[in-house]
Amino acid sequence: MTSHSRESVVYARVRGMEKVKLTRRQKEKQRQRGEILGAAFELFSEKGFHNVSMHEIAEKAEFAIGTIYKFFQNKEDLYKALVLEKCDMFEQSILESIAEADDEIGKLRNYIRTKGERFRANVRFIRLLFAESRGVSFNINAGVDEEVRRRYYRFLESIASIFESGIRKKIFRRLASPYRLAVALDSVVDSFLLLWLEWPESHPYPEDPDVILEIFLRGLIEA
Amino acid sequence: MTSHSRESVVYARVRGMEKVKLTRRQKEKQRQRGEILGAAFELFSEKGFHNVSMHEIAEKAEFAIGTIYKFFQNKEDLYKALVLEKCDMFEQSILESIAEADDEIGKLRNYIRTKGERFRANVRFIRLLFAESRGVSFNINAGVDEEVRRRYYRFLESIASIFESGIRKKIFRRLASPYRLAVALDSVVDSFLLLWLEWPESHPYPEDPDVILEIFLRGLIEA
Amino acid sequence: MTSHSRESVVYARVRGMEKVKLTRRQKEKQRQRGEILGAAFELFSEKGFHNVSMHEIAEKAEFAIGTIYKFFQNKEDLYKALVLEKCDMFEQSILESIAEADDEIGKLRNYIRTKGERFRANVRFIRLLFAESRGVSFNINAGVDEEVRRRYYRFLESIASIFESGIRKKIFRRLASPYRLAVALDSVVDSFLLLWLEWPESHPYPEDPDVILEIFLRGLIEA
Amino acid sequence: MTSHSRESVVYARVRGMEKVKLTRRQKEKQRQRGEILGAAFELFSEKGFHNVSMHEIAEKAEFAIGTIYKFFQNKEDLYKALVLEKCDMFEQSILESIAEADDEIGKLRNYIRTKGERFRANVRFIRLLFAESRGVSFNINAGVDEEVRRRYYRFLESIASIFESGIRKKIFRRLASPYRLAVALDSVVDSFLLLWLEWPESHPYPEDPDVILEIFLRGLIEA
DNA sequence: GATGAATGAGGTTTCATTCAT
DNA sequence: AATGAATGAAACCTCATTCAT
Repeated sequence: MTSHSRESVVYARVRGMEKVKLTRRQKEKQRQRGEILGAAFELFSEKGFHNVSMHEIAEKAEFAIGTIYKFFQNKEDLYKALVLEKCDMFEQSILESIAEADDEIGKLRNYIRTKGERFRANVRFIRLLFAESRGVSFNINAGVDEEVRRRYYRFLESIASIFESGIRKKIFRRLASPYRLAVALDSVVDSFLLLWLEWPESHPYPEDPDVILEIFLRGLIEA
Repeated sequence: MTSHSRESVVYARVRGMEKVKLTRRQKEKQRQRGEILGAAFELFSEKGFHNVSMHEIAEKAEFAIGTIYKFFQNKEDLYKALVLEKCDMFEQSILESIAEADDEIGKLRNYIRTKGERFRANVRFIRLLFAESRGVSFNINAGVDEEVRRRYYRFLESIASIFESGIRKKIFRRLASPYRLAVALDSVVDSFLLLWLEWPESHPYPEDPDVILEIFLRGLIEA
Repeated sequence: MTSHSRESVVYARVRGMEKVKLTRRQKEKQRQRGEILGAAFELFSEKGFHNVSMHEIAEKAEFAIGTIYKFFQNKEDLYKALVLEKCDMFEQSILESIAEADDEIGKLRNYIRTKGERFRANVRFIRLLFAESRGVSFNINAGVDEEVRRRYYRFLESIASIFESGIRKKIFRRLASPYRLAVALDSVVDSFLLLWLEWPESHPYPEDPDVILEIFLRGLIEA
Repeated sequence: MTSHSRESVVYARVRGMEKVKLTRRQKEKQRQRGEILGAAFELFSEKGFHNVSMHEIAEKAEFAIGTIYKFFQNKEDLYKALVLEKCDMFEQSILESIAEADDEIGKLRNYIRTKGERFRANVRFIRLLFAESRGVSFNINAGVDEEVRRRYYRFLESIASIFESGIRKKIFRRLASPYRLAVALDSVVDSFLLLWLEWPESHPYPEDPDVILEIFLRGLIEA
């Protein structure tokens, strides 16, 4: 029996999806990291990057300030990790849902439905990402910004490829480049989500994705 | 002779559009205020709210720091005034352009064209407004405070009323509520602007507003 | 009368020795700067660079911490200004005393006497310069170090030139290069000062500079 | 069998020079202590006391931080041990070299030669000792704590006793007390070493110790 | 009215040291 | 005995704001 054998092991998904053994210590570390990120998330999403101090985060996470710095090099690093991790989850679940449908319209429907779900289930994150609550905080770091944007545009390519294949199959008209169509559709989805965010009661996000899709599919013009 | 009597008067447009008499002193004040806002704008739009100090603004505006505080209660107040003023100008020119067309489709065309023009002529302001959300699946109103959002939604009502009248005249199908259509169209316009912002070369904003309108008017579905 | 005319003026020596007008405000500034340097000096010389905090200095100087930073960019800057200013004074008075004598031996006598005087009158500074009192502080900053060393070696050239002229006049034997002789003499002077520093009672610094000079002038060897 | 009985024994010199039995465990401890001191030395001499963290030392020594604290009470303690140990070695080798000569001038020659050798072979240690005072009109003992200074002055007594015996034998004139002569000679040696340290090319330390000794022995005065 | 010197709370981050494992 | 995760005091420095001149 090696000296490692006494440590229980668990499995965790990581990057490439392979399962990886984690010693108990590593598992504990992950748990702590998660707690820090959780506390930071709540604070950042409520008050914005610049209005949260590392001391606040430490206190909320119930760790000493020094411990926070064991896990993250600095405040920006912590913020970045937080945002990118959430982004990954977000993207992942939408991509999975797209993959579940076979035809183009089905994929678009799934995309609209799942994006709506994830969005509404992660309003705090959305706020964190797009609206530092005081309305006066930005330019935190071109680095975070840059990376998030990069990922977003990459994600849009997945949507674009749906339009592309749809156009190839003559299902869709080529009103604009597939990428532009993707950007436009995503914008419209966002517009519905924004309305819901502002007035959830009077402007609910439609249960039926076709309500949104229609705009794209049929056009406004009568007959 | 009172201290007022020596002051010449000028007229200025203010909020409600009525003409208001301004003594020379008041006029001078307005000029100074404008210079402060101008300096603040350049700095904020370049570095972001939190990365600009009041001293920097004072220096750039060539006023003493105390003078800045004579005009604006605090930093946030200055920022807010800046944003709202720019918003007003933005809104004004778009509304005027809409008014110039007679029919609904003409109004939409003008809206799309003018918003594009104003946007591209005020990229710095846009960046200021979009903050880090720029390009990230979001709309122009993200990242700014309550008041800006309020005005934005009020502005959308002007667009909505175009759809409303178009629907009444049976020009448009009622695919969604006029307000939703307005939000959606604005989102699509934004998406084109964002693409232009990110890759001005490969994704120029279309000269012809119909390129954008088509998506709404005709729909994607073939025949 | 200009707007300046109401401010009384004083004169101050600066770098090049010319007299310069100082407005009352500038004079006040100088006084404050001096007080900060004074407080910093007392603390640094007692506890060493690394064992003194800016807050301590601010408190001792009876200024707000921010005010300190108005005068000095950072802690190192303050330290550097302190050391270099003292160095200047030190060097100045020794050079002046050297200039007062006409012949080489007289100059050396004056140097030995004045260096002893200045040293003993500025023990705190000496400690600050050479012995961070806890004995474990150094490498504060290559910058300060470097500059002080540079000045010191430049100063030694003044001593060297005395030896050089003495050798030319055949007053001295050329036992080593004038510069080396200067370094050596200075070292011996330092050695007497160190002894005094350690045991002022039993090893006083000699009133008569010849006690030190003899070692160089006559040599140890009997007849 | 007790846990002690299995341990082989070795002998080690310690302070008082008596041989002492060391169990294997104790020997191992000594080795570890030495490794820590070695790592600490490299770091301290390169970056200075305040710019080296205990973690760095632990890492370089390949021990856990806690282990360092098993050997040394705190950072200062470690630093002190380091310096005193090096001092001991330094002193030892010079004293031995002095003992090898029979007459006073021979002893002084050996002292000058060996000090130069040891100094140049241990520049890092010297820098550690000189701290920022290096090259600045001061002596080897500046900048270190009480204990080092105590030892240094004790060491000088060994040199003083050479002068004393030389004076008794009428080889030397009593230009000053033997102790002062010792301090002065050591200062001059230091001055040559400092010059070498600063400009090794143009100011090499003389191979022939008489170059330095001459200054003391013959004096500067012609004939 | 205008100025800008002065303030000091509060920010991020480091690091010597402890102690449960 | 050895480890190294956790601690948290304390460091340096910034900057929004005030108020005496």
